[in-house]
Amino acid sequence: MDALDARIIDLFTTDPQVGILGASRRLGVARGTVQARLDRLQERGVIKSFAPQIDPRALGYPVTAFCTLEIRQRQGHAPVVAHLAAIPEVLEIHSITGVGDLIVRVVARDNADLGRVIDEMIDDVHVLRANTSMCLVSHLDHRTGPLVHSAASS
Amino acid sequence: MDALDARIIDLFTTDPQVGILGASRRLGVARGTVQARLDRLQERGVIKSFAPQIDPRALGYPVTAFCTLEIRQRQGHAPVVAHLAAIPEVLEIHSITGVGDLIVRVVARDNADLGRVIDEMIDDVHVLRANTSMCLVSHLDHRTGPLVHSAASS
DNA sequence: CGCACGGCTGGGCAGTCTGCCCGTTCCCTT
DNA sequence: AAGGGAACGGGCAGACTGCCCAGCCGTGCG
Repeated sequence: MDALDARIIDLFTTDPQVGILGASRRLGVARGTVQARLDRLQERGVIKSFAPQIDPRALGYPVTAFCTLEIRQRQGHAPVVAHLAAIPEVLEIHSITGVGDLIVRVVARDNADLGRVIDEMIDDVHVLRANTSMCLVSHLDHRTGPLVHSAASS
Repeated sequence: MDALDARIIDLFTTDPQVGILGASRRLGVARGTVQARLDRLQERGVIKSFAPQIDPRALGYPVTAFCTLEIRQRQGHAPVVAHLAAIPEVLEIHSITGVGDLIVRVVARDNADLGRVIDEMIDDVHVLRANTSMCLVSHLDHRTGPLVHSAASS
C-alpha cells in the first residue's frame, strides 16, 4: 500500500470509466504496472469489488434511520439477524457494545413507511425493544478516500 | 425501474467484470437494451457510481465503531462536521433525531487507536459529549439487492 | 380508427481497450 | 556479488465499447 496505490484508487473512484490504459496515462506509469497493482489490491481485499453503488433515495426510499435493538440473549443473535435480513429495507446489521445489542440501518419510502418497517423489525419474539434515530442530513456518506491516503503514507 | 433493471443491477453486483455484452447474453436481451438501461439508471441516480469499494479491514483498520455526539447547538452542525471530516478515520457523519445530535462511523487500527480517534473527535469546543458503541460483528454490510427487487416489483 | 412515440431487436462499423506475452532495467535484500 | 521482485516499453490477437441504422411492436392520444 503506497502512494501509487492510493492514486490509482483515487482515480478509479473519481472516474471509474477511466480504464487501465487511461489510468496509466494519467498517472504516468506503465500499463502493466496499473494492471498489476489493481490485481494485487483486489487479491488482498483492499478493493472489495467494483459493484455499482445504489442510491436508495433514487429508488424511492429517501428516509434513512438507525435503530438500536435490544434482544433476548437466550439463543444468540442469529435468529434475530435472520429475521431482520429478510426485510428488504434493512441495509446493515451490526452487533455492538453498550446500550442495545444490535444497530440496524434501514430506509423507508416516508415517515409512515418507516413505522411499518419498524413494526416488521420488532415483530419477533426475540426483539425486546427498538430505539430509532431518524437521519436528518447525511454530511458524509461512506467516504474512504482520506483513509486510503492515511494507510498509504504510514 | 422494472424486473430487467433489477436483474441488470444484480448481475453487475455479483460480477462487475461481466461487461455490457456479457450481460446482454446472460439476460437474453439485446446489447443496446442493456446499454440504454444502464445509461438511464446512472442518469436517474439509481446507480451512484462504479467506484471501487474499499475494505478498511484490509487497509489495517479492523475496528469499527459508531459514535453519537452531543454538540453545542449555537452555530449549527457545520463547524463540527468540518472538524470531523478532517479526520481520515471518520467514514460517515449523519445528523439524527433523538439522544445525541450526530452519529459518526469511525474505524481504527485497534482498540487503543480507537481511543486516539475519539480523542481527536472530541477535541473541539463544540463537541460536548461522545457516546461510543464498538462494532463486534457485521452481520449485514450495506446490501441493497433486496431493496432493488422490492423497488422493481412495486 | 389511425398515428406518433418510445422501447426493444438485430446488425454493422471503426476505434479502443484488455489480457497476456516478451526482454530489459532498476532496486532492494540476502 | 547474486538473486528476486517490480516496473518499463513494446507487441500481439481477441474482445468489447460507443455509435449508427432500419424494422417491429405495444401504448397512448387525437
